[in-house]
Amino acid sequence: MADVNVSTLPVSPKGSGKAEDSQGNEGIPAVELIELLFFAYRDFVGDADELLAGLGFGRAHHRVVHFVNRHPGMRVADLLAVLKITKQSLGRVLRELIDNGYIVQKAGDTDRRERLLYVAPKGEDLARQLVTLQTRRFARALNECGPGARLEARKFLASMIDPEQRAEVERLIARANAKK
Amino acid sequence: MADVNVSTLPVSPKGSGKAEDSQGNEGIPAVELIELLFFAYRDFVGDADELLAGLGFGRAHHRVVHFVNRHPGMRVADLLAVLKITKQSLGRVLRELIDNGYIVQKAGDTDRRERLLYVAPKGEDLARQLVTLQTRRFARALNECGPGARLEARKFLASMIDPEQRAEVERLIARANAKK
DNA sequence: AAAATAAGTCAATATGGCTGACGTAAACGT
DNA sequence: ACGTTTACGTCAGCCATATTGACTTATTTT
Repeated sequence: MADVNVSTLPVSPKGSGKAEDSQGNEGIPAVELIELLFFAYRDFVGDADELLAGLGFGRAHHRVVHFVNRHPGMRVADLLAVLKITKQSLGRVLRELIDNGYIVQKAGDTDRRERLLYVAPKGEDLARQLVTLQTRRFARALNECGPGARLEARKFLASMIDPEQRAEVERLIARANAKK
Repeated sequence: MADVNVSTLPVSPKGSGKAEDSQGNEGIPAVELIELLFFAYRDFVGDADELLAGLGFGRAHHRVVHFVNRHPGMRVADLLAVLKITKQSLGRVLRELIDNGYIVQKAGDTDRRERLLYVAPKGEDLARQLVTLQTRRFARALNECGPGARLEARKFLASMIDPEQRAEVERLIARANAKK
């Protein structure tokens, strides 16, 4: 059942990676981290992909449902800024979610041009299922890593974000977490 | 210049996330980690995307060049297994890389049906540039996290991989690291 | 000689991005 | 009050990357 028959793969050549290996690396070359992040992320999104495929949805739908659930009443423009995609790309996905009863829109109170986005019960349920799946993976992984790993992981992940955008992301998260 | 005007986003509703918050979480709800991983990965691949776009390549080309560079002489079937895409999907990307002189093929010694894959100098150079970019991001992030973070990050990332596939990935990495 | 394997290819399809151009409604500014 | 800007939506077309299924060629295995 092995996906990769490692035994048939050749080993690396000549002196690649030498210069880096004996520095303040704790013996872990960056290329390992790069590859682990690649595989980790693939499995991470894979959890959700299966569930979504059963509904005829893709990752784009996932992201929309997730962020609308986290920020009920957000404007379309905010969603575009968070996802960093174009209005046209969002359009199709959003319409599918609305047509199928996962997301609802409501005109803004003070500015009636705005279409504020909310999850319908169906959408809230989907968002919850998706978060549960991915929470499970984090829980298992962090449990394996021992105490303190959660805080370490949080710091690490935040540090991987572009410095110029990190504050923005932190504010986004803080705002979503703020219970009324 | 802000991408997201956070000040306009509404806060979260009612009692979401309550149950989880006061457990062995170190005060960090999983949904934060989920979002941070999303943003971190986006920036992580974004580094490479820019460089690749200038060459008319995409992420698919990146993955091929990376793994062929790490495992010179690997077979097409091995590459398919690592990337978990179909032969047809790989086909176009591989042909473009070969046509443009980034990858070369050589018939296998013992089995001449096999087309062993190698990076040409151009491909090795590209792979090196890409690894350098992403290494820089890891170095910056881990430096911010303090001593020991590299080892912690390695453990964490490996733990995020599906348990059934982790050994396989570790073997893949070990084999690539093995200097001849 | 027949079957299995490694690789490549053709055709059709889906998803999820993109740009450019427009349209409509509502708010804002002078 | 009029003109401009903003928020959103949509049409049309394009591109990159993935999919499935069917088939060919060369080579190895049985």
